[in-house]
Amino acid sequence: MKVSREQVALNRERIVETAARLFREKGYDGIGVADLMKSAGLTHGGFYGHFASKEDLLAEAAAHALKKSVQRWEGYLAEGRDTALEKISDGYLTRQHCEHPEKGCSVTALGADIARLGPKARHALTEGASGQMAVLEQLMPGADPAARRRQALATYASMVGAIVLARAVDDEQLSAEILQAVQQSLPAGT
Amino acid sequence: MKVSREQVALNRERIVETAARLFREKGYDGIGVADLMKSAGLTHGGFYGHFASKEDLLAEAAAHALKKSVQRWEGYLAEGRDTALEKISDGYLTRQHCEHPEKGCSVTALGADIARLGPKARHALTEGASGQMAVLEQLMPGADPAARRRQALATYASMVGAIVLARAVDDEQLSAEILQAVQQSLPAGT
DNA sequence: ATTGATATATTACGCTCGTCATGTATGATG
DNA sequence: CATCATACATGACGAGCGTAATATATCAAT
Repeated sequence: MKVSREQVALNRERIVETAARLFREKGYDGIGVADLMKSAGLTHGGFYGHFASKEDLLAEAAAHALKKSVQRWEGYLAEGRDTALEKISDGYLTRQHCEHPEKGCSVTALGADIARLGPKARHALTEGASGQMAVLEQLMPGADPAARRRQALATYASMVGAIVLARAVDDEQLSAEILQAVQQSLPAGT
Repeated sequence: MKVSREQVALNRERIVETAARLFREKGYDGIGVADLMKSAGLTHGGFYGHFASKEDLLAEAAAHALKKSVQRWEGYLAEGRDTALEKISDGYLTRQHCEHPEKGCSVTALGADIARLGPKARHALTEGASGQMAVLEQLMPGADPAARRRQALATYASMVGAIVLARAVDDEQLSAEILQAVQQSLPAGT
């Protein structure tokens, strides 16, 4: 059967959103094309009408998820430079974020997978991470732009590492300790 | 055919070491039991004589790799408290480490995979990461033990995140910039 | 030397994977 | 209303997966 033009666009969007959720939850190899399409309410046959490969879909899904995340951070920035970093880290360095990778940062959930994949997926991640780091850069204290950039990159790395660690670790107390330690290590406001 | 007792132990060890290398290089789902055994010079049939499951092997392989890493760090510590952190970060925050995950830190290569796996694998990672953090704790400046521990956890998180990011990112210049920024953010000696 | 134990090789199982060829029903177009 | 284009459903493909049963060959113990 065929569907209307707007239905096609809607379906495509739903596939991307479903993929963004399931890839982050189960990993790139943890979910197959067929299950993915079923979760989006379709059968697996139509997949290759929308995407050239599973890897292409991952690239698009990661780009989609990261763009939304960057937009949220930019929203915090617009609401006030002095409270933005706190809002960002309060959302990021959280048990909630650890326990729900499917709604969380794609870098922490898919970074290692994407590092092994092709240029498309890696480029999508790079764009997203750069966007997040650009926001952080504007929130770092100090006057020297180079120092602020360095501090933004280091801050971002510590946040990413904190989630990777806090998720993998067996001991919930240690997990919480890591989140808290990184939270406290963040640079104070301008 | 059967092999001698010591040959059995040797074979088992070689399987673990091969697994530690290949899992880090290709990810948990990126390498199969059959290929893994072939790389160790055996056929896949004998696998379940040594290990109860693929996941069990991952736990053992991660434990093995992390133990070696902790021992190296402890060696640096024994060589002198004032130079140890520099040696650790010089080994960790490096292009070499980024480009050779198969010889690198298991947390960065397998953290996200292990977070989705069972208790055995997660416990192995926890033990290893705790060992590394314990070494760092002794290298942090300041007198307050709680503050030093917090700083050690934050430092470790930033190192882990730096490698995950630097590996995934598309742009080699950005990758180097991340490594350098985290390097410079590390606490100075006692 | 004979026996028993067992680590590995061989083989096969049921399943899932990514991908693709084909059929078909329906929207878009005139 | 008739025609065409096409998005999706169906089904199949070869390959690889983790796991397990069986066979065999050799070490270890007697």
